[in-house]
Amino acid sequence: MYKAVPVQIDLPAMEHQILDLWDQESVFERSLAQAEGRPVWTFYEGPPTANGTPGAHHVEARVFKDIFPRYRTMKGYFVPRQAGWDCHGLPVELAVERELGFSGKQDIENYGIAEFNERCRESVLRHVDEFTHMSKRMAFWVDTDSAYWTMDRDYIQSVWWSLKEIFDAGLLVQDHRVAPYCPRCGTGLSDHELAQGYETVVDPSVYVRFPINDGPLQERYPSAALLVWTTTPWTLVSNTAVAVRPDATYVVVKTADNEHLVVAQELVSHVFGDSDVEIVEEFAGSHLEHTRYRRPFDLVDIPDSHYVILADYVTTDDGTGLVHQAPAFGADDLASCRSYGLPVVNPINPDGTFVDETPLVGGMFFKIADDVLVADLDERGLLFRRNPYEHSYPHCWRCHTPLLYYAQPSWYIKTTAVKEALLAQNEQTNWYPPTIKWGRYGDWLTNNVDWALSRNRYWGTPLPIWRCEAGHLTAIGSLEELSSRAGKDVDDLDPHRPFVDDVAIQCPECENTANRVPEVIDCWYDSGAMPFAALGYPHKNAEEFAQQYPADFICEAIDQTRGWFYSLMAVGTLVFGESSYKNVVCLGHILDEDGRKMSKHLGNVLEPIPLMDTHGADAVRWFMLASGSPWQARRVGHTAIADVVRRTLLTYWNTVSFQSLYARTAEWSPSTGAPATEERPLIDQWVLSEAARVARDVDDALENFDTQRGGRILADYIDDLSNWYVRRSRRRFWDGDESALATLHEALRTVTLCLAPYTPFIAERVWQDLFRATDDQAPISVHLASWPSLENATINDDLRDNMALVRRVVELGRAARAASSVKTRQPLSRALVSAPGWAQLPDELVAEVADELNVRVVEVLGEEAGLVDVVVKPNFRELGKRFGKHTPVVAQAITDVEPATLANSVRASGSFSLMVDGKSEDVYADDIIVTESPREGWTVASDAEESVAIDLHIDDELRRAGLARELIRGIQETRKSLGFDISDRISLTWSSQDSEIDTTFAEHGASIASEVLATAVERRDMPADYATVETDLPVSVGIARNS
RNA sequence: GGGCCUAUAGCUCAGCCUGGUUAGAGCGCUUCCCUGAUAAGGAAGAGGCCGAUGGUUCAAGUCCAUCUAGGCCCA
Repeated sequence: MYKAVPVQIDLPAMEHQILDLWDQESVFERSLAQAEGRPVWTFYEGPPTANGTPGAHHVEARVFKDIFPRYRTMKGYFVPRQAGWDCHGLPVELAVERELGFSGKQDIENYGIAEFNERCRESVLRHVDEFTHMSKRMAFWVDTDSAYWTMDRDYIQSVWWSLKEIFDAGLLVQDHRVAPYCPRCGTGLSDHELAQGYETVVDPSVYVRFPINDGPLQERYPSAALLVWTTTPWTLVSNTAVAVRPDATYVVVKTADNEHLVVAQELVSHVFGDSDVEIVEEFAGSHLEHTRYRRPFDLVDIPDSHYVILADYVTTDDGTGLVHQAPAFGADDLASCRSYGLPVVNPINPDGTFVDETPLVGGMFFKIADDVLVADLDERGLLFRRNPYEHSYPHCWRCHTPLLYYAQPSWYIKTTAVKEALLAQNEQTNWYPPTIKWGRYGDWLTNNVDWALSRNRYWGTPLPIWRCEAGHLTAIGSLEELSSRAGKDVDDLDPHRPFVDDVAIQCPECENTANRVPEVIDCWYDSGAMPFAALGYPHKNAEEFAQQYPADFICEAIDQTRGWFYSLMAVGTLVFGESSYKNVVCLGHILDEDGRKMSKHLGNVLEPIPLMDTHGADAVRWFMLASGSPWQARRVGHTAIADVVRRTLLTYWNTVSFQSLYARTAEWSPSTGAPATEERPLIDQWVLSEAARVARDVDDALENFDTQRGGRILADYIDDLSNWYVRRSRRRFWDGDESALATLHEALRTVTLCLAPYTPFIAERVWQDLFRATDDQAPISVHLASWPSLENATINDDLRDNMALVRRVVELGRAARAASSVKTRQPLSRALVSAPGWAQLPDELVAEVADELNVRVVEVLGEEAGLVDVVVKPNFRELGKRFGKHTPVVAQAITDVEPATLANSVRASGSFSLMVDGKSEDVYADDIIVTESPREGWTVASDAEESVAIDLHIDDELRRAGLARELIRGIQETRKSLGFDISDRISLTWSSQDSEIDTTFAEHGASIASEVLATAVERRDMPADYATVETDLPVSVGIARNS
């Protein structure tokens, strides 16, 4: 027997019970153990940075990371699911700095690196618990016991090994370059970090006069100046040169004030607008080369410079076409100034302030200096114009300090050397959605630049390179190797700073002492190394690694295109020559109800745990998986999630509760037995055929990572099941019909299995109450069961089409009834139907229509009835194919013909001849849409091709049948409000002066009694202990529960 | 400055690939119906210049171009 399933359910409370059940029975562990030895389907968990509390976006990614492993497990794969934690990096350091109230690197050095790193380690451990708790609550099944930690000794050794491989291949090099640099954090940023931190800011944009010092231009126009545009006035202090485009045309402009200024010709109107200017001379940019000018500031010493140079990268799209050059602060500037042998002078300290000796701005933070410098230019008459300029400028992705581009020594991985390989790997990767592959991600790869790997920081994987006094470099791939080179056992060393810094080795080339370089590495490299480092490969687990590389599936949100998606593919390609994943699901972001980003700042963050404890984790999961497109940015809010619960989860639950109620009442269980499927009513065959279709189609959808399509299929079927199958079959359930009970049992089994990966809690509850309770052989959890088999199922398309027709006709019939003033409860004699295919419909299905519409018979609406109006419409789709531009004329001709004549002729002979513009044209059945509808005395509803008419004439016999229905309904209502059990028997009394009521009881008394489970029906005054049944009829009815 | 995405009912979104004359659903609102599982269900109503302009076509929400607005990504 089933367990009793309550009608109402508290979803969050139920979920907590299920969590306990999974714990007690170790269901997750069993699901892994049971699958061992099966084909492996690999999933990599992208490690969350454990430096803060998890948010709704973490739930989103984790729902998708959970459903596919569950689904694949049901399909017979072994899916190892190792959790992981991203431990290193600036985010963690910054959090600790905040806790300690630090304001920069000097504070850390004073505090002590060992102590500081210890605090970082503690911080990571603290936050991991919150993630574990959330994962558990949402049923994200991942193995946290064997989790990898990027700060573990074994993990770091694997990373070292891979860096050594890259070093040995000559792809890990040190170089001096201009790179984005955060002055607060004191470190350079990689390009993918840079990508995360653009913010829109308003900077001063200034047009500055650089007076010309010598040359022919100065001779012709003594006051002439170059007009230079920049949005970074602070770099003007370091001005070294001015670059022009050699092949662009430049002009000397004479202004209304008699001033002579040099700008690019294309930008004259941009710069001077409508003001009255005169072009007095024009020439190619190359003519300006070596023109000397007076620099805007004389604050730092920059020898042998300050003249015009040529550079192809200069554009005439914006500004003045003359670009100020400060080689320490721009990659392009550095390259072009180097080619002229110009010096690189940098008056900015690593903390972002001007060096103290600088007049005017010494000690000032570079951004703050803008205002002072611009004011000074203005005072000295060099400022031509100043505009606020809104643009996006890179900021540190964590501390929001504006970055500066800064020349500094840095370690790089030459990813540009493997660019072709990366593109080839991307070619073989399946992206969901596919647009990312050649769009966002493909573009990124195509514009690949070398990976700036080193960080001048503390809490990270130390770069495993040792350098001797002679400059020889040695890469170390493990602590064991370090021990042998150091000549002492350091196997148990904490490989972090500062301990590893203290280990010196003997240079293998010159036998001098070599010390480790000071840098740590980008933590994105840590995460990109996880496919092998998580297993400690190659120092151990070689077999597991071979089995689990590359991954079949990874999933993160779209912001990871330049983050983990890239670091994984890049590290895999560099180290193994092969990307580490085959399929990647790339999710859109989660927004709040008003479409804004969620941020603490706006106070619109949805906390995952309270969200799940309000609506249930299943509801949140279903929303993420099936509501809206996962690829698109989506709005999440309480109303949207509550809607999901009501529409889908509760409908499913109610159907389950219904099945349990009547099966228990009938003492039915699956072993009771039932007729073979093909001997059951057609509606049973239909619902089982559709269940098989659902299992097949959801399988296909999930195979293709399309949770939305699968979800829609399941939601539609749950609606069909509840609002058509159960609705139509209720009476059979009351009677304990074995076919009906067995059919719904089987249909629910399929739905429950298909729902299991989506909504693991409610599916488990149902599995326990219905399926486990009635089958000793059933797996102890739905998550140990297999995907529904289609082996013995038939998918019947004709039956589907027929049922669809039945439901469309019922819909029209309901509309027709509603349009009349006759209540649905009143039986009517007949309905007439005109619909293509209706005549071939099995009687059994016609009977469904009759019953649903409460009419005695349903017949074909034929012409012989003599009541038919015919409307004929042209079918443009068909006509258009044949008549092209003549379509409207033919269509008009069709409309002009008397409709009945046309329809009859086409029905009888298959065609009709039409005169169009004096030409005869044949019209066939496909060319027209015929709608038939009856005339007076009927209530009618029609759509394009189908119509239903209902005879409104009510005779005495029908009226009394209606009265009986009215009585039954009233009595049932009373039973319900008195709280009787559905199987309670009652006694009934009635009394009336009305002769029609007499006749009604005479004719229908027995059926009334059986409908309401009355064992006695007596005509007498109502006893005092009976309850009154409220009706609008001239009768007094009382009922009482039998004792 | 470049690339991508989005624009359809008060709100959230289908439909567009593959053009066809009554543009759908859910939520919300009004009226009615049904109820022996339902916190449900059904019918009707109000509510749409399908972002704008131009083009292709017999025919455009759908195809093409341009523009506008919003979002994301990059420089």
